[in-house]
Amino acid sequence: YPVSSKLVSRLVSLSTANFNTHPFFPQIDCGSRVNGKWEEERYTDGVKWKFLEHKGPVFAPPYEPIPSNVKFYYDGETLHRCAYHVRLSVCQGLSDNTNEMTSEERAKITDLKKCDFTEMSEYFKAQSEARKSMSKEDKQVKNERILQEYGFCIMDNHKERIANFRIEPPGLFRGRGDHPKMGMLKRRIRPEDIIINCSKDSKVPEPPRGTKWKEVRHDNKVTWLVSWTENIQGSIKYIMLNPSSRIKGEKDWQKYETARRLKKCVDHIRAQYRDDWKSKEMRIRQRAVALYFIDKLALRAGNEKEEGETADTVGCCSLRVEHIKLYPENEGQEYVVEFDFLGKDSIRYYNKVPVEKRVFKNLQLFMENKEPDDDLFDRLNTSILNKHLQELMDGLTAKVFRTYNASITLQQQLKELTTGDNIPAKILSYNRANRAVAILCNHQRAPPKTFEKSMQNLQSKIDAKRDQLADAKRELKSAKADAKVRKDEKSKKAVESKKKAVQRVEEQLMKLEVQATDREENKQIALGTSKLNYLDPRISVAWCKKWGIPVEKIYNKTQREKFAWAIDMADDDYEF
DNA sequence: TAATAGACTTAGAATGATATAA
DNA sequence: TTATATCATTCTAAGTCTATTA
Repeated sequence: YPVSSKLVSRLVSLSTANFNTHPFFPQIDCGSRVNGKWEEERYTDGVKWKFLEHKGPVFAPPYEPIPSNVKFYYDGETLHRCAYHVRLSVCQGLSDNTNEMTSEERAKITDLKKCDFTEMSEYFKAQSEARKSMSKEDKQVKNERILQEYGFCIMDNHKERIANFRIEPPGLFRGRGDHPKMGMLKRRIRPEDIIINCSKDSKVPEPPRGTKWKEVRHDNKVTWLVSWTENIQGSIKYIMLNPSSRIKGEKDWQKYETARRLKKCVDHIRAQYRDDWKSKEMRIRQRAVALYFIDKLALRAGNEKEEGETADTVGCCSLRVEHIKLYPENEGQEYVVEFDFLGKDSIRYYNKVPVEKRVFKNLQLFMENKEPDDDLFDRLNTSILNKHLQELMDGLTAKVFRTYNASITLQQQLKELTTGDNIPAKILSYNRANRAVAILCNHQRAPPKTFEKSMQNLQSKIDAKRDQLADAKRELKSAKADAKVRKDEKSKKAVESKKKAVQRVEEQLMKLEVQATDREENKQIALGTSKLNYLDPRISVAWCKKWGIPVEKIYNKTQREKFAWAIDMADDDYEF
């Protein structure tokens, strides 16, 4: 499908290339041309498609009853009624009464510590092992069949891959960080919960035998195919298309074009907010300082959140007094602000940054007479900030700064860092540039469980290679000595081949050392998120072309599919 | 104006597949 | 051939931002 979609796209010739059009994303004439104005219609009235057909979702497999010989003990006593949902309920039952235990069980089971899940845990482990050892073909064939049947849809003449066509199975809710709803039972989704979205003239997907959809609608102002309401937060979940699809790719492209427009006016915006630090109005000063943080530190906007519903995390506008500390002087630097707070996914943001004196004074002012849990920016929220940004540039919102700063940083770092005469060295340079962005955006990961061990393994490989190099050098030396004495062709040739051997081993050693450096520097940093969501892929494609690096070295298959538009568009001289 | 609903992007961890070492 | 390491894919939570409603 990606190939055919691309080919079709290329076959459509487009005469009026303007800001919103590119041969890769041609306007599709879907039949409702009015006075030859279908292009405008498509982009101004929010229509996302004219035709949409799909097979609906794949439901979670039914519960498999646990065999009765697998027992669950409470306080040493065997409880016989121990179906899957009871096990789940036990975990949440201690904090939540709306569970599925009988009142008898609820009265009895009060202490998680007295629960003995050993046998059940072992049973599940065995099950998982059994699944693993299931013959490869069986698994693949089965998956492939489901994928072929449910994994694609037709949207406006293109067969597109669906991202998440399987409904989330029931289970324990696993929130991130200190989540108040951790462990609650996420209930099973049935056909009666499902809203189907498709076009009127398409074949409506059949619900499973004996069931009905909650609703079938035909809303072409949205991109989702299926939705349902989840019971933990009461929010809506969607089935949507894969990143390789036209509808996602075009949006992605637009995102980077918006960021590039910001590049053109960012100097003006910076001058403006610096000026606003002096404003008579508190709300304007707060807005200006917050925007400075968003720009300089790539902080997220920071919407308000309902207390008690989610983990306590913040972004820029929702920072509280307790999240920053001010140091008039710190380690030889003036006006240092220390940030320490939990951001998205409860990932800690810790940073000490020197700021302009005016910012520092403003922060002192904002913090005056406040408690630690008061809002730092009490006259500001994301809606106020974004309204202001919208006035500065069409389509500008807080998150555009993250995209802009990430991409411009990659471009500038690539310029600065690209060194080395071989491909591995250049790729290390690329990874370092990528890493600079990941650090800016605070993309962290837990160090892999096997990190220490794999580092040790690599180190012993390096040691072995060093020994090998020493041997090779020794052999070269003796070959040279030999050649000096003998002075014949054969010994000269031997010297040459030993020289080559040394060179080869040196190269191998260097490669390993580069690998070790790269891995060590990457221990707690996640590169994937910025690569996938923040870095204009055309920068990377251009870099590959410029330095003769195969794009496969930077983007794997999935990523190349997602960024097909960029691979198609960018030449070696592309400038973000 | 503020709260809420809705739609869509961004996020790290878990899981699965594949490559590599033993 | 098997065990382990690495890489890719899947999963779904958690954000942002806009539209709608009160």
